[in-house]
Amino acid sequence: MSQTHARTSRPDDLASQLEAGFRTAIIAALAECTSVAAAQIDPLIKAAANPIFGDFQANFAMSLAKTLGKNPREVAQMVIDCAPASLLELCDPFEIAGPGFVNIRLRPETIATALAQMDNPSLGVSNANHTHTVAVDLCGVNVAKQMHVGHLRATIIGDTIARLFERLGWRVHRQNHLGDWGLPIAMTLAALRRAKVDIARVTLDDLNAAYRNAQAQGRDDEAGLAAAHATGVGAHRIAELEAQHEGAAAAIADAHDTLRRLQSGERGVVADWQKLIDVTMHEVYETAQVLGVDLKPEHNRGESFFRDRLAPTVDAFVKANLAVRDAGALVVRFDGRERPLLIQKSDGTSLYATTDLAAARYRVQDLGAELVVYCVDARQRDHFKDVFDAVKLIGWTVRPDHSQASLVHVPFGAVLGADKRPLKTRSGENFTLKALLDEAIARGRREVHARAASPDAPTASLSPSELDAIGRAVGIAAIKYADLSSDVGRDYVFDLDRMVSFEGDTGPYAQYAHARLAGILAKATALGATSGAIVIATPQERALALNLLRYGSAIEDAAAQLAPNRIAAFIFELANTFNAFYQACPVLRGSDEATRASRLHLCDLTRKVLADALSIMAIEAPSRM
RNA sequence: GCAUGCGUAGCUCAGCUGGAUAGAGCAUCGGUCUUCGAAACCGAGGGUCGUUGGUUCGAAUCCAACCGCGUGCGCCA
Repeated sequence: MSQTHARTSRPDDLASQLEAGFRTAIIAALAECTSVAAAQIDPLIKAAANPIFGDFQANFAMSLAKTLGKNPREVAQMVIDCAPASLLELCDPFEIAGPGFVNIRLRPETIATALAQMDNPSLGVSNANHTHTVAVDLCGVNVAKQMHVGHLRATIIGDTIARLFERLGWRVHRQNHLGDWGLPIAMTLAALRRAKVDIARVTLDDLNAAYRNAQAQGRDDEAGLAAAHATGVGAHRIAELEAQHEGAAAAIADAHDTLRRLQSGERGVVADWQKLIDVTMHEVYETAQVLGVDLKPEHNRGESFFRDRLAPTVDAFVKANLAVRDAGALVVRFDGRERPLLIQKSDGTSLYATTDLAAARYRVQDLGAELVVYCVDARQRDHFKDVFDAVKLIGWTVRPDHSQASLVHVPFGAVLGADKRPLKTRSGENFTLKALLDEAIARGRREVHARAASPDAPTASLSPSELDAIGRAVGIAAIKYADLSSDVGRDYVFDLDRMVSFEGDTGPYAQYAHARLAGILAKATALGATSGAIVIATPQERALALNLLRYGSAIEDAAAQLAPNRIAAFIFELANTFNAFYQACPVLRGSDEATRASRLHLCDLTRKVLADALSIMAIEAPSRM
């Protein structure tokens, strides 16, 4: 993922101030040189590679020296000599190091001032983006199918990206692209009706079984039949395959009939179909709630929602001469690519690509999204590449205000078992999401109860039900953090033992730091201690402060790159620097009044930022655990 | 076969879009609890960044080729 999808700027940000200052200095230093392009004046301000080099570094000198034909260290000195007062007053004297790096160390007062500025509800994250609109395709469950681990990813990655943009003030449309229409549903429905199942009291497990049976019945083993004839196997086997063949044909015919009746709006069939959706979604909403994911009926924009837009979609491509007949089907072809996009089958019905085209148009032209994010399995890379290209060809990326929208697939990898194969149960079935979450919650609870059993534990006084609630939060945090903390595009090995060890770079580690902070703040309130002006005195305070100041840009980067792991990385760094601070800097004890007030203020701000960052991933931040 | 993604420490992964001595977590080893929560902190060992070329003042990062693994490839979604 290397593209930038959304960019916001914050002129009040410290790094931006440094950048502006150096930009001015570079322009002044180059006043007599006319041969330098405007692009060359980017000061290239970065966080310092190592704290021993300071807080920030400017890397402009090396490349600039190249075009000027001068020594990089000389160029750096020239620029420093032209630094405006507004820049100089922020920093200690600059150092030129190595080949020409400019090391920047902020004055403690600069840090304190910047912290005071971010200590408001925004916490340094710009949220003035109300004119921007994004649509996020997430979850994407199939009706009559149990949710499995793949849906975990589509759901929580999508929710996190949605929350990220909400945090930045964007208008966000969550789009749950349900598989709730078409032949697969009709097959399940037909199978249930054939079996005379009472659809009024059916459970999701029943539906799941019916779905799988229907799929199995419909599987036409023509190839196997041909092979049996060719290789001369026993008549019994051939008869078996022929029966299967006929059974499949009958089941498919029944499904087609059911689909036709559903499409024509036959009352009983539609009611049964609606019931299947209700049963499925009931559990989806329940799971979403367990995960803290904001997913409700109003977010449903499934295949059935687009059913009346399919024919117009196909027509539009035909009229635009973008779709051609090929072996009876309609396909869209692309330059420089062999693979076409199929938008209509030879029997005249449409398929999933058709729905995706209609949905893309809806999101851009009806919802007005300038960015449409698809949180879908990486195996659908080619599919979305084709769909997006088709949408561009026909011009449906043009928004109501005539600007161009961009469509982006955020492909996520598979969840693997210890054997590096897609995660399965011992009996070889897909892990249901529910089973996974139940296990994580059980482990979280066990751990929280075990620690509360110690009489001097801060949680010792809590009731079993309170501990249960915390244990649940811890277990869910472990799963979500593990999923969201590495590059979502990669496969990862699901190892509950590792995630729920609660040590190191985990969700519970962040929660623990938060609980420690909450503990200090509660104790301070009880003691009547108040927070006051921040004074940066120790290396640990400086490190913590600098991390807090990076919050805004961390969140904006995460959004620009559509990379939830950037949020997790920020959270881990913050928790980490806080724990080091906690170890080295007594807050309530052994410090004078002013130091205590300053450190309390630092703790308060850290707790707020940590809780805010966790809330973007919808991970709970308990005050005790 | 074509396309596409990925190869970084024993294991699991970062690496902020080309910058200084490649960083974490787990595991291993050694230190920290009569003082704010030890789910923590401090320290040590551990790497030809798949291989070979190329571009560049400078490459894990960009380009090419090769090796290995994964995934996808017209009437399923």
